[in-house]
Parts: sequence; structure tokens; C-alpha cells
Amino acid sequence: MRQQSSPGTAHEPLTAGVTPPSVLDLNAYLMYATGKAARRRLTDALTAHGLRLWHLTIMAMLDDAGRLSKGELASRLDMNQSDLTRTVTDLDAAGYVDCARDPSDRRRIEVALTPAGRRALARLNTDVSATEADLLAPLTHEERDRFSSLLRRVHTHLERERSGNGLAATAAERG
Amino acid sequence: MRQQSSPGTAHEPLTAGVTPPSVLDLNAYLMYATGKAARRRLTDALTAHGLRLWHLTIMAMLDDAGRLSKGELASRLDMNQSDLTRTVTDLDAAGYVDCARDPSDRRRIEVALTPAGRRALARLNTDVSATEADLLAPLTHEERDRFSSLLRRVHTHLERERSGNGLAATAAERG
DNA sequence: CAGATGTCAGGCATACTGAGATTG
DNA sequence: CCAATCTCAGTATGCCTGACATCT
Repeated sequence: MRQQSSPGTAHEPLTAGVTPPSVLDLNAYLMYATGKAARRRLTDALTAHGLRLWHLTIMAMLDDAGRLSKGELASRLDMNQSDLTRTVTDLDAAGYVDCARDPSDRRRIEVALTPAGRRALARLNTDVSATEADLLAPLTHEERDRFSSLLRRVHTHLERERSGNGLAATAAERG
Repeated sequence: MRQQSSPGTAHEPLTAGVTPPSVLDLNAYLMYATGKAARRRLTDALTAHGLRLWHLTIMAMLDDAGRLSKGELASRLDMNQSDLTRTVTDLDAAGYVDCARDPSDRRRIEVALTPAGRRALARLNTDVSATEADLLAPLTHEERDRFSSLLRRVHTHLERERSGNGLAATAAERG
């Protein structure tokens, strides 16, 4: 898998649709393309369980953070409010989450995982881990950690820029 | 990693939508999320020029590879044939590409950039570079190179897995 | 009243599938 | 006839906006 810099002028034998040259110099394109592949694989793994990507993401977030309002969920996941409403409705119907108005501010609706939701998440975890391993197959253990760390910092950066709140840089961005 | 809410059920200081905890342990999610952000920024930069993401991608690929058939284009860009057809129609109407049947195999339609297309691409390049710098802002020069290299390897891996072309090794995948 | 939160309807872009036309 | 290439129609999901209701 040497093919780093110096694409040179040489037209390699052109082994079918292997890798194009300088479009790949666009990191933005690479991020987009690999992200697309990641999404596709995750989606494939989930449809077997009758779920979609956002279902998993929301459940994972609730597992981490506990009870969250719908607005917070949407904001933390960089997700649209209206889409979140629909998706949480699905999860509620499936019995995976529980929705309840915040008594102290009745505008807010707080969402939390149910035990059934936690069990479903545990089942999904197996497939997701496999997907993950598959995605990063060409990297060594060490490289995966480095990659993960860089990704995390970029993600934190983008997350912060999006929600527009100018917080001082935290340790997260320094990895 | 999996575990109900943090011991204190109380709301943490809640520093806005900064970063969630263990959802981020999913590299697949990180790849998806950052890819989404990359796409959004690229798209924003392009709409100012009246183009969409695929328009840029196709033109960049043609700039690299020269004349390509529609099928090859779709395959190299991990794009759907039918979507490619529509997008190339746009580019043709805009005068950015030129389509011609391959005389030696009249099923194939070969596409190439026109001079106008090349000029358009050059104009886009400025905005795309800015987007790129913005995306990777938190990384140092060195880190960007490392990140880029890792991304490239992952991308190549996924690309190869996808279209099990005449390559010997990877016929196994692609379920 | 203004502002925050959530719901709903709909538009556009992307991703995918399948039928059909043309050529080899 | 079969296979490859391309075109077209239609669907599903994701992403986004705007209108509205409810609550503070």
C-alpha cells in the first residue's frame, strides 16, 4: 500500500478502479468519502436489526449521558430537531426509550434509555465493533490510536464551530 | 465503556454541546460525523458557485485522469451510475464537460473536461482549499500530513474492498 | 409580550434499486 | 441469446427550513 506522496507522472498499469491521483490530495474529499463508507457499513450492520443509524447514535448517547432533553440530544449529535423528534418517536414505540416532561420546565421532554433499550444496545455493540475493525483493518493498533486521536480533535473542533459558542479550547483539542 | 449514567445523576456544568463521552469511542461514528461536517462545508462553498458536491468531484477526477467513461467515473468515485448520469448531464449543459461515444465500443460514453470546465475548477480550488484549512484547523502541519496519510490508507482499503475488481486478494469481502 | 422548546409538513440532496434501450 | 453500458423512473434516508403550538 505504498502510494503515499510522489504520484509521479507514471500511469500505473491502471489496475481497475483502485485509486485516483490528486483528488485524494483533498483531505476534505477523503473525509467525506471515508465517512460515507463508514456510514454505509454501519447502516448495513443496523438494518439487520431493523434500526437506522440515528437510532444507534441516540441510544449510545443516552447510555453515556443518561437522561437528556430532546433539544440537547439534537445539539450534541449535530442532528436536526425535527428529525430527532421522528427518530425518538420510533425508539419510544419500540420501547427502547422513555419520554417524560420535565416537571420543572414543562417545555422540555427528557428522554432516557429503558432496560430493553440497554439490552438492544448491547446486542448492537457486537456488530458495531466488527464494523469498526473492518473499517480500520489496514492500520496497526498504534496507528488506530493515533488516527482516533486526530479524528477526535478534528471532531471536537468542528462541533464547537458549529454550535457557535466560543468556548476556550479545552484539553480535548490537544488530544 | 458501557455503563449507565455517571454516578451523580445531577446535570453537570453542561458546558454547552461540547463533547460527549463514549459515543466518541466509536471510530466509525467519528468518521461518519467528521465526514458529514466535511461534506456540509464543501457543499456550502460550492453552492455559491451554483454547483453541488458531485459536480466538483467529477471535474476533479477528470482533471486528474483525463478522459474517462461514465462507468469508470462512477466506479472510481463510489457513485451510483444513475446519479452519475444525471450529474454529468448538468455539467454538459453548463459546458464544463464534453461527452463522446467511444468509436471502438459504442456503448461507452467518454467524458472529458472542457477548457471552461478547467477554468471553473481553478476558481473552485480557492474556496475548497480554504474549506480544507478550516476543517483541519486544530492540527499542526505535521499532524495534517499524518492524518492525511492515515486517511488515504483507510480510503484505499475501503475502495478496494468495495468493488472487488480483478484484484486477487479481496474477492472475499463485498457481502 | 418575547423567547425557548418541541411538533409537523415539505423541499432538496444523496443513496440505492429495477426496468428498459442500445451496443458488443 | 447473453452481457455490458447507459438512461430513466421511483423510493428511502438524510439534511434543512419554516410554520405552528405550548410553555416560561
